Amino acid sequence: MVARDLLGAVMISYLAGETVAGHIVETEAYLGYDDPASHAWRGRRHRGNEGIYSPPGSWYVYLSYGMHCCANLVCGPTGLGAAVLVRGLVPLEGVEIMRRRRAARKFRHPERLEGGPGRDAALTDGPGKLSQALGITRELDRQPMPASPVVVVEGFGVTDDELRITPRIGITKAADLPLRFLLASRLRHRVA
DNA sequence: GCGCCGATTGGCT
DNA sequence: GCCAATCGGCGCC
Repeated sequence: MVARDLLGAVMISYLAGETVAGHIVETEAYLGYDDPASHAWRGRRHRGNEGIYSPPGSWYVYLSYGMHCCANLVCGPTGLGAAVLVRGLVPLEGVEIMRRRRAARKFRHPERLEGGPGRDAALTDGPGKLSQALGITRELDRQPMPASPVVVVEGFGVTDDELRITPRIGITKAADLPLRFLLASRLRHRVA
């Protein structure tokens, strides 16, 4: 199960000439063709979702709610449309850079910076937020991960003990399937 | 062509 | 806890 394997891994971005990294602590699996919640449901195709059909190991980055980018790793056989959404990181390196990038796009009160003592996790605790902190845009869509400016490398091991599996959140279709994976040791406010 | 909705986030009641 | 921001896709006329 790839979504589970990504937990504890380190996601590193070299975008815009700056290095930022974080531990992956939350993922969700989208199964592709047979999954009503997947962008690849029943083989749907349009300009925005072509990336989900790229070869396993490619990035699929889509625009959410017209303003946020969300990063997925394609993981199934080519053409199936299976992918794992990275929903949460814990910042590891480049916190100052993440803070600057996040502040840059806060529309009303950009002066309210995230980060600071015990607040760094707020920089990357959602799929849109972590994409912003890492500098991820649709440019990354369809790129093979290992050769791209954003890579995932082995991190710490995850024991069954700290693994939590819950239904996916923020969706309406197939919302009952237990396909959300997270680390109990890094629980944040959203956790059900 | 038109209106509604979403794998989100931030701000304010 | 509710709602606006913002836009591409989709259903329907």
